[in-house]
Amino acid sequence: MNDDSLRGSNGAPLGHLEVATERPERFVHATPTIEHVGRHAGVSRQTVSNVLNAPHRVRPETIERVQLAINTLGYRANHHARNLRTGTSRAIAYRIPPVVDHLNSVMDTFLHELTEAVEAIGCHILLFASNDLDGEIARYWELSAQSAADGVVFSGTEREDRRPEPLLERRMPFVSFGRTWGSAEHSWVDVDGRAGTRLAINHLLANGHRRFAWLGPRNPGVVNDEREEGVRSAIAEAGIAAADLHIVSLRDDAMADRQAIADLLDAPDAPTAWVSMSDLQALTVLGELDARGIVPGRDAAVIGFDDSPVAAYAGGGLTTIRQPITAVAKTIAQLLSAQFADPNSDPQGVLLEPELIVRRTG
Amino acid sequence: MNDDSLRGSNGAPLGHLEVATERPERFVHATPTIEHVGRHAGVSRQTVSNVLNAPHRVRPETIERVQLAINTLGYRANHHARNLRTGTSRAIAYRIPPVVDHLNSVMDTFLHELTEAVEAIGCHILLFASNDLDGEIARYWELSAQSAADGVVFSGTEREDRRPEPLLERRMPFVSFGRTWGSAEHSWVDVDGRAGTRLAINHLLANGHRRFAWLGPRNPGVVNDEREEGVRSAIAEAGIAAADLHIVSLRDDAMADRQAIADLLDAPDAPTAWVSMSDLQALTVLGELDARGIVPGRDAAVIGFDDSPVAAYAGGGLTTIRQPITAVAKTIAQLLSAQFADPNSDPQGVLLEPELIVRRTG
DNA sequence: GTGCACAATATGAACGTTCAAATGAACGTT
DNA sequence: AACGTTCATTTGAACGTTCATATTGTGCAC
Repeated sequence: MNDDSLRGSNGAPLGHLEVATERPERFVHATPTIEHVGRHAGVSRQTVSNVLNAPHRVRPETIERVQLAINTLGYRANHHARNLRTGTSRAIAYRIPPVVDHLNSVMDTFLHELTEAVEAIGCHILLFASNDLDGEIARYWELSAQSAADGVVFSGTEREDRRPEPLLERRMPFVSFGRTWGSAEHSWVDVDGRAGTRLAINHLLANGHRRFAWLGPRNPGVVNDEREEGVRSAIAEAGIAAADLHIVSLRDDAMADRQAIADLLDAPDAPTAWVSMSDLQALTVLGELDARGIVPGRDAAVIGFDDSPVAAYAGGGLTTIRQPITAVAKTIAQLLSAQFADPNSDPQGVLLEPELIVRRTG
Repeated sequence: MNDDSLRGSNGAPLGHLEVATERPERFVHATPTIEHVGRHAGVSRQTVSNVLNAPHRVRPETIERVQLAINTLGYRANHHARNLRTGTSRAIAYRIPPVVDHLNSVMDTFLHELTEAVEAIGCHILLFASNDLDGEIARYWELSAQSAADGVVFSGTEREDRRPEPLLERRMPFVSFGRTWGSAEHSWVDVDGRAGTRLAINHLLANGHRRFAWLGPRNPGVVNDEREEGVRSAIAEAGIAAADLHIVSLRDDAMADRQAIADLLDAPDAPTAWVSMSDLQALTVLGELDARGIVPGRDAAVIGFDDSPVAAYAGGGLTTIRQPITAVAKTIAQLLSAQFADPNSDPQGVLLEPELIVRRTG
């Protein structure tokens, strides 16, 4: 590439595609640099840079001329050059949850919403996979060392989660979707599961139900504990005996779950109101009710969790507790943005309220 | 940062953390550069680079010394500097499908598998969102111009898909998940939907079924056409009249779908064998069968598509057609890798076979 | 011991951008 | 008319890596 050849239209923005025409044929699609744009508009490198990053410093007339050159040449700033110079990456790392977690679609929706939300703050999502927690933590360290990511978002938080500490130590901005009771202080966004199940139970109480079942996971974590506590507290406040609440620990096995539900349904004083940790298992309840001629919404009530796509389909519309995923993602992006702006800003936790979507089954 | 201060242990790899200790406190976590590693190991920049990128050029003894320095200092190559210099980005762009498509979990699984698969070829996934096709195409152009991505993967292909052309013109490597009948020639990986439904129908025929229903989408695309053709051809080959195949066009409305299924079920000569374009709608069929006391797996058969998590749960185990998503993702990564290695390599299409997962319902 | 081939390592330049500082122009003030 | 101020723009340097090339060291043949 002849350096002088680009100097041709200096000061004379005729709008012809000098880069494309004066390069050999096979370089037709070579991307123009900021220098090419400058020459085309008859200004220097830095002025073009200023048009893009600090327009207030540039005369409006010049801006227009540069913009024309940018459009004519189809210029876009090279990400790597910019990031190298500024020491940023405009990327947020996110570990895509293992496939086994796909039982609930919340995480998938979350990833979509997160992608949109970080775009609003000028970033993109960099996905990675990892088999275990140690690998995940090692990856955060690497991404930071490679300056491949400016920030991290993680989900699937646990009690005393081990991820915050190394991230804080590395001074890597991050926000978790979910609280991490017992971990070092950090920014998080979460949905109030307790409030969610309380909404559900109070709704069921208002509809006259007095015997309840809570379908929770086999290995209860903090998330379940909170939701279950919401169930318990709402029931207790209504003056209902704890004996009228049945807790079912679901397994990962569909057959076993179905049997457990069936057994409870066939027991004397079976529950009439069912609240499940996920829509999918609520479906199983609907199936068993159906098998016994019990009509959900009339003789019994079933409430799911997450408002997943199955909820709208199953049993003519499953009542469910919806988490405000869009708001979660947007808030996470904002908290990240705040950390970018001021790395020493105080960590912030935001607890969002879920919503009860009332359909046919409850 | 004093440049000379780093020269201290030149040739004497004592293993002490000079970078960390000789910098002011607030720079403790500053990332070391290749230069620091070189000085620590008593070699030059380039030798360290060679250890990382072309070890065969370096004496084993030197490799060991450099590796020690790398580990001691915790060095990782800066992505942006490397990418700027090499003109690559080691990133694959993928548009995360709109939330509305989450009805089937295949795309979510695919994204996970794709993330793992591209890591195997040393890349990562760069996610972006877009409301429409034009935005998606514009985004590809931008990512290429910014050299933010080396390649593209896209899904949700359509007949005469508009995406291949601009990508080819830009000489951007890409592979589609799905064929694009009528578009310019390019690399793709797809699952043979026709083979999938033929597997299902032949299985049902072997089990004695003679009256069939195919549940397809309201707006049939190529994907449905192929699957439906598989159903038709298998039935025709068995010598069964076309009148014994009922086609149901599903809407996005659960109530309407349920009614359509119910109507067909209550019609004279109702189908006994149901094959659905997705597991979720197969659930609805199960529900309606149950309501009529028809036992799936005995009196009737229901087969879904995709082997989504609901399949294992619903109705005691839904028979379903599983797409080999892991293989799809791996093949896509390989085809991308081939294009990276030789940009002029011929486009390649790979059609993979689905599998029938036989459970209780069929 | 000189020359030569070859392996191992080092040096200068470049990738495309932004930062920091310098230059020049325009303008009102003295 | 000379002088600071401010605004608009330019210039040199730097970010951290790899490429291309130069240099040094080593073993071997003669």
